[in-house]
Amino acid sequence: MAQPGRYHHGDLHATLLREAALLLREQGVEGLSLRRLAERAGVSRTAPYHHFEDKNALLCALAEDGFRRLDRLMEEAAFQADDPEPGLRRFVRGYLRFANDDPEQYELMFGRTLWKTGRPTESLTRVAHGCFRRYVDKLQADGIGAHLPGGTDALRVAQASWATLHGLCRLLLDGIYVDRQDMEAVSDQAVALMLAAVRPTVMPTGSR
Amino acid sequence: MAQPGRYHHGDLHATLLREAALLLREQGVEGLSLRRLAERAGVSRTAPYHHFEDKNALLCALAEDGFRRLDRLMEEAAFQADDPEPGLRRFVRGYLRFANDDPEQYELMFGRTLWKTGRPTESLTRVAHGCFRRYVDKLQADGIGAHLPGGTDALRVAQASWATLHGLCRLLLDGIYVDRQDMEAVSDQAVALMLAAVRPTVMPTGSR
DNA sequence: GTGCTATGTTGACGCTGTCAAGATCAGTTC
DNA sequence: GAACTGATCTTGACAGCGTCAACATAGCAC
Repeated sequence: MAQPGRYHHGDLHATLLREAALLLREQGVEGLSLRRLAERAGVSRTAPYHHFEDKNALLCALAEDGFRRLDRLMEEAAFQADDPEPGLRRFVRGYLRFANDDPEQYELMFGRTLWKTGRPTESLTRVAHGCFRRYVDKLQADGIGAHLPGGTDALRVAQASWATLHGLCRLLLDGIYVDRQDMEAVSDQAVALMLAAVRPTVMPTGSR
Repeated sequence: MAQPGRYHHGDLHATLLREAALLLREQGVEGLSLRRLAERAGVSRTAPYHHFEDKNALLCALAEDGFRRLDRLMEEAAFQADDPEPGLRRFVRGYLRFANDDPEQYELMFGRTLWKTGRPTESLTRVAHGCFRRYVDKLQADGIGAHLPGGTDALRVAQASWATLHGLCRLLLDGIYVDRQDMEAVSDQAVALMLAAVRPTVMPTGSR
C-alpha cells in the first residue's frame, strides 16, 4: 500500500491500527507514542490526526477490537446445564489465555487509561457492555441460572465471578503473582470458587 | 519548616512525601509530576532528586505507605473459627472502603506503574509480600484453615479470594462498574463466593 | 480547467523526566 | 576563626511527548 515516493499513503487508517496493535503488544501503552507510530507507518508526526481525533480515539479503537475478540470467545463458551464445571473450566482457561496472549491489549481494554483517565468512545462503551451482557446471559441461559440457590441474583454472580477472573488476570499481568507456574492451580481454585456459589449447597452455619 | 527566604528547605523529604500523597489523591498518578510537586513544596524543579533517586523511587515510597496501612487493616481483621462469615464480611467491606477512600493510592499500590512499567523498590516488594503473607496466615490461623475441605490449599484460597477482592476494586475504581450503589450487593456476593469455598459443603454433582 | 475536500507536511508550544554544572550552607577538622 | 567537605538547592539544557495552526499536495466532481 504505502508507496515509497507517494505523497498520500493510500491506506493509512488500517496501517495505523495494525502497527499500533503491534507496538502495543511489543512495548505496552507506555511505548505507544503517536510520533513513533507515525514513523513506523512511514508518515509524518501529525498525519494520524486525519484518521483519529486524538490518541485517546486510537486507543479506544484498539480496545474495541479486543472486546470484539473477547466477545467471540464468550460466544463459543458453553456451560452444560447438568454439569457446568467442565464448561466453566474451559471458559476460565480460555479467558486467562486470552489475557495472557496479549497482556498489553487486555490492560488497555480494562485499564484506567481509557476508562478513567481517558474518555471511552461511545462505540467502545457499547461493545464492552455488550460483551459483559453476553456473559451474564450465558451464565443465565446455559443452565447455571437454574442451579442458583433461591434469592441469588445471576447478575450478582456474574459480577462477582468476573471480578475474580479479572482480579486474577490483573494480579498476574501486573506482575504481582510472579509464579506463572501456579496459575493453573489458582485458576482451578477460582473455578471451584465460582462453582461453589452456583451449586446448591448445604450451608451448615445457617445463613441468609 | 520551609522558611520563605531560606536557601535550604529544612524538611524537604517529608514535605515531598506529604504533598505527593495529596497530589496523588487529588489528581491521580497522571497529575503527579515532579515539577508540579516541587513547585508545591516551594522548591526548584530538581531539588527532589536529592531526596529520591527518581520519580519511580518516590512513587514506591508512596505505595509502601499504603501497604503499611493495608497491613494494619489486615492485622485488625479477625475471622472467628466457629463462624467466619461476619469477620470475613467485615474484612471485605474494610478492604473495599480502604480502596475507595484513596483510589489513586490503591491504584498505585497494585497498578502496573510500579510493578510492570517501573522498578519496584526492594523495600516496597518486602512490605507488599509481607502484607499478602499476613492475609494467608490470618486465613489459615483464624479458623478458616480448619474449615477447608480436604485437599484444598489455604494459599490457593487466599490467592483466589484476594483476586476476587482485587478484581472488584479494579472494576469499580477503573470506572467499569459505574453503579457504586450496587457495590454493597456485589461485595456481599463476593463474600458468599469466598465462603462457599471455605465451608464444608455437599457437592451434589460429585467432583474433585 | 476550477474548485473542493481529503490527506499529508513543517513549525511551534507547553508539558514531562532527568542530567550536568554551579551556588549555598551546615558541620567537622585543624 | 579558617578551611575543607558533603549535603542540599539552583539554573540551563536535552530529548521526548500530544496537539494546534498554517501550509502543500493530490484526487475527484463539475
